[in-house]
Amino acid sequence: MAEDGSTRNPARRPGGRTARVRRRILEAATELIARDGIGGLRYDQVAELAEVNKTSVYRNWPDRSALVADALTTFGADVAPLQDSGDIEADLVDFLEALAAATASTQGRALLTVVASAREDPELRAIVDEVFERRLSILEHRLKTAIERAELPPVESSFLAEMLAGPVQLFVTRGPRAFTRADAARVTNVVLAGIRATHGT
Amino acid sequence: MAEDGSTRNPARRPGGRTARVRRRILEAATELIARDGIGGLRYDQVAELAEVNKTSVYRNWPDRSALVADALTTFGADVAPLQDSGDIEADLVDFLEALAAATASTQGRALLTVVASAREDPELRAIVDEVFERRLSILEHRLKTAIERAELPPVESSFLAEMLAGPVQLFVTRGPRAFTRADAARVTNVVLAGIRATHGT
DNA sequence: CCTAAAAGCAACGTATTGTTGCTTTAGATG
DNA sequence: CATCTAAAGCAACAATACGTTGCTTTTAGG
Repeated sequence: MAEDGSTRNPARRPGGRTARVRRRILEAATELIARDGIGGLRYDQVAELAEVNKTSVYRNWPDRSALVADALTTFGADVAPLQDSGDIEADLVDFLEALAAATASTQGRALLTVVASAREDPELRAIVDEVFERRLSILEHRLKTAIERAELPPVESSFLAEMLAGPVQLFVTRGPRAFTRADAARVTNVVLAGIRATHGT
Repeated sequence: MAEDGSTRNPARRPGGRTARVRRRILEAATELIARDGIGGLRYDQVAELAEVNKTSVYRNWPDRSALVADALTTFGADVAPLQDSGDIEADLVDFLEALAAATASTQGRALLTVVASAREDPELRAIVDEVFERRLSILEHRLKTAIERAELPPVESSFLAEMLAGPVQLFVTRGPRAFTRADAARVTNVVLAGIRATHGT
């Protein structure tokens, strides 16, 4: 990997304008993916929505999949790590609320649009998997300590994750109104009660 | 609505070949929608996959939304009406199994791909809503009788539907393996136990 | 075994997509 | 604050994909 002649690095400059342009392009791309899916993503439209010349889009992302990947991951704060207040139920309610917000966000919607296409595109699949994995591991970690403290019976955490996240996701994508904290509490209540009733204690 | 002059109906013929061609086109369209979403649907590709000349596609469905609508609804047996065996739990397990199958089917996947885009297209939204409504009403009907028999505490059926269908949907779309009857039973157990524990009885 | 509805075929115009050379703008460095 | 140049904008272009049309061939229906 010999450095090429021009290693003088005269002025790489990801400052000000460039950053702004990149950011707007990624925002626009995310929004369009959320709306039209990957197949419907048009560079032209991205440029227009971003209020940027299309050349900038083409030159920065010569291939689509890179653009999609960046759009899906860049704003990826996603769901914040689950706090440990000592009360698993309260913490889960917080988590579900955050999860609902993340799912309803432009980026979250874009992600869901892409899930289907990801089935056959390994590159894409990796990206999608990563986000979901991260959400799951946040949840798993907190559940583990709850189980250790016997707040919960021992239970497969991926199963619990599905039971909690499934209704949230369905509600957010299909529901007529916004997902509220009360909704989060209701889901959490039922699932925890159900788990305790069926898995002893 | 006056009939137009040519009501002689000399020989409309939706028999043999025509039916075959229509069917293959709709199958192909469904599959492509499942993969690429609506935005990515190309008449060209539909024709190729259906092994049919693209003219046939264009002439039968001059506009996209009609094609999409037909693709999404034609094979729409979807989920069968819920049996009433007298045991609500057993019946729900059956239902979830059927729901999982419907969701995993090509048509089910196509439907999910479209949900996001349906947010801004009223025509599309109507189609999607209809399928989900139908599923929900099948469930609601059976739940009502269960509640009357005091097999279940009175509970908002749309909430229960989310609690049951959410995990199924999440599992089917994201899970690594197929959704089994045991999975259906597990979900049903937990939700019913949770409902009973939190809503009295 | 006719008749004509509907499918296939091939060629076409047009819009859209992606590319390139040049000009302009504005961070970075001293 | 002057200068330098990376990177954005612009405009004109080629390649391709999209959708259309006229004609020929197939085949269901009577």
